[in-house]
Amino acid sequence: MKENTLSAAKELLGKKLTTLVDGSVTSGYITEVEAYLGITDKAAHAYQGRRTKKNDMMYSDYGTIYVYTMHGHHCMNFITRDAESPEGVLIRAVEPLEGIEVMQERRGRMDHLTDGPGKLTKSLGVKRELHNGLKLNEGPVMIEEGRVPELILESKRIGIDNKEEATDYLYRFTVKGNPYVSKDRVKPADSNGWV
DNA sequence: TTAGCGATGGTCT
DNA sequence: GACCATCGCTAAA
Repeated sequence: MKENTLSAAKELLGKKLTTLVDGSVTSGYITEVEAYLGITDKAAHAYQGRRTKKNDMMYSDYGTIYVYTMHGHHCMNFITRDAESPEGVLIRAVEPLEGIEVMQERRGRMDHLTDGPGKLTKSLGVKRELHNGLKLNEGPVMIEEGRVPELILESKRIGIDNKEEATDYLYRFTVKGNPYVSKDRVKPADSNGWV
């Protein structure tokens, strides 16, 4: 299955993401994602076809989970294309739904459980050694229909400051009015931005 | 409310 | 030894 990565990123907003780790189920609705367009995107790990042990999973098939570590945190991506086009979508934030007590235990705090790429992986129990290279819906990580965003905002990607023209690409998508996003929080809507 | 900055650890050169 | 698609505390306004 081929996909346009930017479309795939927007379609992921509102999807219900569920993990089963250590016997505990945790889930949330996706509220923030970023697209990385591989070979032509200077901010992407696979820019110009760059391929290393770390980013090898980007060259895998649609629906593959790519987990990498950064500053001691784990970040989770969903691969959207294939070996010819190493593109993917970074999951940056979710709205907690099930297993909130487990998330609080894993995080060691009561709030800000999933409003950042490193935070949500810790709350959901996602680890590189456990999940890198697995397929969605064929293991402990599942995606299903969830809610529908009332309005999707486009903005610059976070942490991309020195990548020339790629710095200004509007490849970050958030649910307007949802408080569970990593930056640029606006006044929360009554419905958290869902229809 | 925002800006600055140190801790952090695995991968890459 | 350098590089980072981060986090969370602190200080200042």
